[in-house]
Amino acid sequence: MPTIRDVSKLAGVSVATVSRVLNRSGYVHEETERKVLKAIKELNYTPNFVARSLTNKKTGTIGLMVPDITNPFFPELARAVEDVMQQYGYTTILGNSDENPQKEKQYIQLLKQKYIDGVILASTALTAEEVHTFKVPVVVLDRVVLSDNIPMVTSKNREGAREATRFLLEQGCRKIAHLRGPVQLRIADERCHGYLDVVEKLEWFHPGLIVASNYDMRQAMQATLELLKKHPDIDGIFAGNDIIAIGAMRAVQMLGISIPEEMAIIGYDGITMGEIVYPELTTMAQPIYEMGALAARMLIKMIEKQPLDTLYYELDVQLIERGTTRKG
Amino acid sequence: MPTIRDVSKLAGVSVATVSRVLNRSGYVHEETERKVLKAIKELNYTPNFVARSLTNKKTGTIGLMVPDITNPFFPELARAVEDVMQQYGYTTILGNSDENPQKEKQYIQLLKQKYIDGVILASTALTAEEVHTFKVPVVVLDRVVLSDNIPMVTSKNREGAREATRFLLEQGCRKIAHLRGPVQLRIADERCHGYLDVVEKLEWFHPGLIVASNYDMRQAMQATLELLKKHPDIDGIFAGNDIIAIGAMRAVQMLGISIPEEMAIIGYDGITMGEIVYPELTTMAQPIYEMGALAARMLIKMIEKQPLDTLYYELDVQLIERGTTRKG
DNA sequence: ATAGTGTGTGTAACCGATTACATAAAATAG
DNA sequence: CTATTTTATGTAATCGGTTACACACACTAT
Repeated sequence: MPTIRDVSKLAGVSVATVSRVLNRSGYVHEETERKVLKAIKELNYTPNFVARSLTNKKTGTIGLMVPDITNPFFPELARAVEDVMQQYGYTTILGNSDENPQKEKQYIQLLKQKYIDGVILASTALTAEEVHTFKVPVVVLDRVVLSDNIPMVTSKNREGAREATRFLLEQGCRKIAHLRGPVQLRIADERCHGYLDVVEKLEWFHPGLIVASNYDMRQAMQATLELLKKHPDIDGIFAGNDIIAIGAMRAVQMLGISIPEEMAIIGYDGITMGEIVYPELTTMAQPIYEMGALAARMLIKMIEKQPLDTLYYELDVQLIERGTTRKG
Repeated sequence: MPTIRDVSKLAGVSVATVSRVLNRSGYVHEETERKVLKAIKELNYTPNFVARSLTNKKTGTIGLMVPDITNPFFPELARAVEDVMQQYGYTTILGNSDENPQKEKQYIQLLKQKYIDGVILASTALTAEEVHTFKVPVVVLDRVVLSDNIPMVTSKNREGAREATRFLLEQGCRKIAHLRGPVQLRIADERCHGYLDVVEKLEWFHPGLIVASNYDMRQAMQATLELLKKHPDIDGIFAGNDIIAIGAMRAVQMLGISIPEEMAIIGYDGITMGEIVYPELTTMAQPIYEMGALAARMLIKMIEKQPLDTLYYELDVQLIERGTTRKG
């Protein structure tokens, strides 16, 4: 691999001049530039990013932390992030945290040693203070961290949850349960609040209609079976996400209850899997790709010290009516 | 961020000694080591990987190239690779190639400039020569490159395809079609060959029973509709992968043909989505996680210049009988 | 004619590590 | 007791870039 010194020798100039040509910085005579470019081409020279990073303190690499890329929500997000990053010449390091704060912190520590330029956290059990100690640009994605100055991209979780619940009511549901996501998760709380906003005051409501589950199909299935044993008169389920919704569908179908005639189900997220099940899953779709792309663009701005016009983005969600709820 | 010089000053030794302590290389007096370790702790020093990489020519970073992380086969593979890499202290850069050789080459060029230690290609339209020009350790995963010395991990595609086809015959299928994967893909060819091995000599066989489709559900659906219009007497479908199989299921169900009574379907890969559809998809499962993990371990060995005991791994596949084929 | 500005280029320090080489003290051998 | 080996440490070059600073020359302004 040729170095900048090889180029400078061949072109008969100093390394500084070559560097100037490379970075279009400072003055370079047109003819000199031609000579340098010729030498570069001749040697098939490409600058060494590592050496560059050492002075720059920039590596053109960012970290993307997800709980588990295997969870169908995250591939699309990752794809969006990677697409944007690639477009801007950045490279994306993927990390699975399993929601383990310890693992997450270690990972970010490692990335910092590698001079990562920034991090997108689509997974966090971390507190705001912990995030601040990273001293690296961070954007939090699809999570909420209790803090006033960590940039964030989410969707209108509470509002979406309200809409979803209201939709079930409009469908004629008389008793709607909520299979919420894990208790430690803020967005699961938000969605739960949205549900409560709508049903709390209704005479049939009862806190026992809210059950927590992990974002895992089998567990959601189990939770649904138990829920329906206790409350057989439930005729609508708002699930905290699509995975849970699919688990619920399974349980409901196992019990011989027909969807959507006897039981309406609505999910949240809008992952592709919802189109694979039968009946197809009605869901409150988040603009997943858009969220990832937006977070990526924000991070790049932060890295390049451009001002952010908005610190928090709450994107709109959209109801997608499919087979697990009745028409109009 | 403190540097090695800060540490050396505080400990009252030279940077060389600190480096020796850090790397456990050369001689260091026990007491000196204690002083150094104390200084390191006191300053909360962590070595700068970029600087290290500049001399080492090792970054502890590898590239993982997939066609599209959004395709449900790849997250599990990526997870396996990342798990192993993390375990060994490596970091994984994710790249989506969209099967575009141009994009792929550019990406790898970029990664080389960043002193990547190795690459796992789970996506390649590249030729062996092109791969060789990378001059970086490469392991090819779930792909076949025409060459004798590029390490590779796949499953027994041809054999698995034979088994899958035979299984449909045993189920009593009288006319089995094959919805194969894209024509430029070697593994799709392999699976097609396996199918042919079994059915070629049978009186009902006809080349028109083989139809190519992309690994895309909608397209597979379309292809299936057309196929069944031409050959309404097909009663078994061997799909080139699970996505295609699911697309086929959709088409078949749309036509009001019952699965598995009137039509048996078997997929290939064993992705989680197969358990989500109804009926659940019978499939020839590849040990996806194991393949990813194995490829990762191979790459690490190559990077660390340990000898590989085997250059090519062809892992066993396993028939998973579920609802899209009849019992026994 | 002199000062001041803009253009063009080179020298060498620097980023933060690793390591070849030199040197010296301590331990062991003969 | 000297010769050799082992242990212990430091100095400075190196990896491959960037960039502050110095210097020289060509213009323009006074």
